[in-house]
Amino acid sequence: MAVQSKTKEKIINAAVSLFNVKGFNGTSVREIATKAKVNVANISYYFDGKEGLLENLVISFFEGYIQELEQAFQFSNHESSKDCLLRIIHSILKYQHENRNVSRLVYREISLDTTLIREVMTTYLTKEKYYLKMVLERGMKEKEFKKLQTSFIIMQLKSMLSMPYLHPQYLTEVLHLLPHEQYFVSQYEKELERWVYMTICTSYESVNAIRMHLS
Amino acid sequence: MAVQSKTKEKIINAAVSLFNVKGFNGTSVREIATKAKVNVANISYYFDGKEGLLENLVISFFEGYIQELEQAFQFSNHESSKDCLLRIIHSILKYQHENRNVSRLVYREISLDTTLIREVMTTYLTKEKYYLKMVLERGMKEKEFKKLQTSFIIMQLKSMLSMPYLHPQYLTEVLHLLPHEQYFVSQYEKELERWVYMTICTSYESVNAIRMHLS
Amino acid sequence: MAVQSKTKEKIINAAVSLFNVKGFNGTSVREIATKAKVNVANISYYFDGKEGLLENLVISFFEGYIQELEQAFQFSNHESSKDCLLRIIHSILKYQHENRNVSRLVYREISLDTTLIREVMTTYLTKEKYYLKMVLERGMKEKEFKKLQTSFIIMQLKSMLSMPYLHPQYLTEVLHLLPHEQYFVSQYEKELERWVYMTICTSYESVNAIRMHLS
Amino acid sequence: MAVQSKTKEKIINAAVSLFNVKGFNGTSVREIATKAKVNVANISYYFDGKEGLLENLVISFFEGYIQELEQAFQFSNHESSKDCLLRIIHSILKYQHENRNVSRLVYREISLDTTLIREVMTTYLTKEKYYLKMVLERGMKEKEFKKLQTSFIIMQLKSMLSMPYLHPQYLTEVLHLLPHEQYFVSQYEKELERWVYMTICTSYESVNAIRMHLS
DNA sequence: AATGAATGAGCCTTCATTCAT
DNA sequence: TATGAATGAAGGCTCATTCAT
Repeated sequence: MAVQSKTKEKIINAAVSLFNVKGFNGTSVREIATKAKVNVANISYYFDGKEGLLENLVISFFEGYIQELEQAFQFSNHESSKDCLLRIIHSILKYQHENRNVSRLVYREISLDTTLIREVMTTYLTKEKYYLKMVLERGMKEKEFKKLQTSFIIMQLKSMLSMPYLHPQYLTEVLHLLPHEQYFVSQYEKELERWVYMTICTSYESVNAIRMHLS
Repeated sequence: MAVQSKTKEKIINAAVSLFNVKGFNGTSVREIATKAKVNVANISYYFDGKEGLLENLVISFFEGYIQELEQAFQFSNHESSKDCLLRIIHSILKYQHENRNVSRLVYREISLDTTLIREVMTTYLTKEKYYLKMVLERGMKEKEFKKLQTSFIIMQLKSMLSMPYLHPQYLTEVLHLLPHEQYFVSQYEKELERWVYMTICTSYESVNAIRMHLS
Repeated sequence: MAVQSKTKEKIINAAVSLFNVKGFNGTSVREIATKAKVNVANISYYFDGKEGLLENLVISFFEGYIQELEQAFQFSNHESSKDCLLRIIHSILKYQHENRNVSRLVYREISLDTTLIREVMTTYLTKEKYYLKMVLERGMKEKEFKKLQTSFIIMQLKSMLSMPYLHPQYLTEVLHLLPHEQYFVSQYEKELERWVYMTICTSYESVNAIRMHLS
Repeated sequence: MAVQSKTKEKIINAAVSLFNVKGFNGTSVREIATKAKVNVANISYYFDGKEGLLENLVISFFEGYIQELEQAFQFSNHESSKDCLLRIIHSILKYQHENRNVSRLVYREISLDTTLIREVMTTYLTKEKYYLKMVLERGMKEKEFKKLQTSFIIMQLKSMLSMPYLHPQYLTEVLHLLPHEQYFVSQYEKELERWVYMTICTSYESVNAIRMHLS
């Protein structure tokens, strides 16, 4: 991320924006080079091929993602699990928003069945699952959270976190929302908070929470 | 769907399964033809090219989808909005499960920025939104549902409905769930019901619902 | 030419018009069939393939051409060679005009190097040359015509006869002539007559001819 | 024409010779590449496709053609129109002979109905017509030439100039002439001169000319 | 006599990559 | 570091033809 050749950076930017619109396989290296105003051969030179370029993007995205997650996860013993979970959600939303273009392409390419993806799964996403599970189980143990199947909770959480990046056009053109605006992100975070209070937190607390939330 | 040439059907099946694994752009017509044990030229002959094949898949998927949705939407005046919403969710989950392979590729390809997709948006998904909004607003008017922004509710609902088809590998390999099993679908439907009770229905009812649900 | 199936005729008409615009190799049998509103397979059925269709056109064109030529060539001993030559020219122009679409494509396809063309050369065009040579040599022998190299005369004559069919667009769009109009044909025939008088007929006669012509 | 990559040149040479024998549409890029001992992709690389290759050939042919024509057209006020016209004819014959292979294919392809051809018409051939008309009209004004319709004169001239390239096989195999030999070109030029004297120049002069010519 | 399905061969173009410079 | 030429492989598509009906 630090100091890297202007060329390398230009390629990355061009690639990300093209992959988002036309997908990885639908984009040619020549298009990328043209958009980046760079010679085609540089893509092979710097990234060892088109595949390598994608790998670079995906890996460095997840590297930062996990780092962010780990930071958010560090909680003191006195902190409630709920607060920790909310902080994690906040961090992820923030990270995704800051890297919104890469987020989008990563979430799509991850739906394919390639070697790269399988590797990502077994490293980064397993790690992510580990942290989420930790928080959830701690919360359950301390009766803060309802006794629920963590898998299903994680599934729902993940689906909501990735939604704005998987279907930005749907949000824009059908629901008339503006997923790229900071305002949207804040709103959406509140929705997720509500979801945490309502569906995860133990019922009594949740009822109170609703009152607080609505007041 | 009715009676169609063996060849046409074979092409569709091969295409769906390949598109799922390698994506539309990552799949060649020759691969499809080989897998379908059919001559390549038939793809152009029957679908007017590879693009047309995708279009055919997407459109016939949504045609059935909307039909299912419309059926589920027909509610008597005495029925509660909640029951209607639950029936809609059930129908969608059922339809998606029955067409799970097409569902998967449709949800992925829909994340690209093509003419086809934009057309689908403005016809099928706008229609879908219309129905969902109707139910939600009726429920709100009759105090059955909380006063919430329909856009955000729809967004969450859609994200959860599409999740199992967008990231099946994640479910399988990270969460160790089996999204293709009927059992999973039933379980997941309960989760969505819970989500309806908890986050949409008015709080009093929801509290009762939880009791019922947990009992 | 007599009674033949409607289908066969429709194919021929469509083919001729398409070959003229896009050339033989630039036209597909499917285009022909579509234009003729006939099933593609009929082309193979009736003409034994696309090649056979061309062959049919070329051969039947030249069959009629030679027949016309032979008729025009029959001259009584008392007739002047000049009159015979002029009648031949008239016949050819008439035949070409009546079959103007086929003429055009035949003259173009004849510029290629195929087996069909080579066969046509050695039969029809050699025959044509024979007749022209006969007339010319008779005329020379009788001092009606100047002593000239028949090859070059034939060459010039042929070039002028075929011109309107080889470059109709040039005539239309650059010279603003109307090669398809009967009026043009008459005018052009007069030009050729003038050419006969001026460049072939013995000089004294030619001078008189000019006077007559101009008066 | 100047310095250009070996590959580019090899492609052009191969293309010209193949187009001549089998026509543009009858020749495949692979054939060209094979004959040129070059990779197929280079055709698209250098000429932007097969169509572009033809365009390149046609345009650079006419570019040189017009240049030659313009040079020949520059006449001093003291020079007779006849001499100017003869010089133009000489230049064209020379240019065509020097580029005999391209000439042939250009004259044939020009008989098709494509966008390229229509463009060529309206630029180069209109220009050519302009120059020819200038000379002819000047000659007529000064009573050097007979009062004739320029269109028809141009038509005859053009037909004779292009003949050897449109039907070389006819000349070779039927008339037993050798259009590619320098000797033929000289002979043919004399024929055209004769044509100029006989059919264009005013009669008195023409009679003298014939005497000179025959002596 | 005429058709629609199906084929195998071939079309032109574009691909990602390499390599000498 | 960066380039333009050149490549072999593969891309999607269209071709003329065949065949059972």
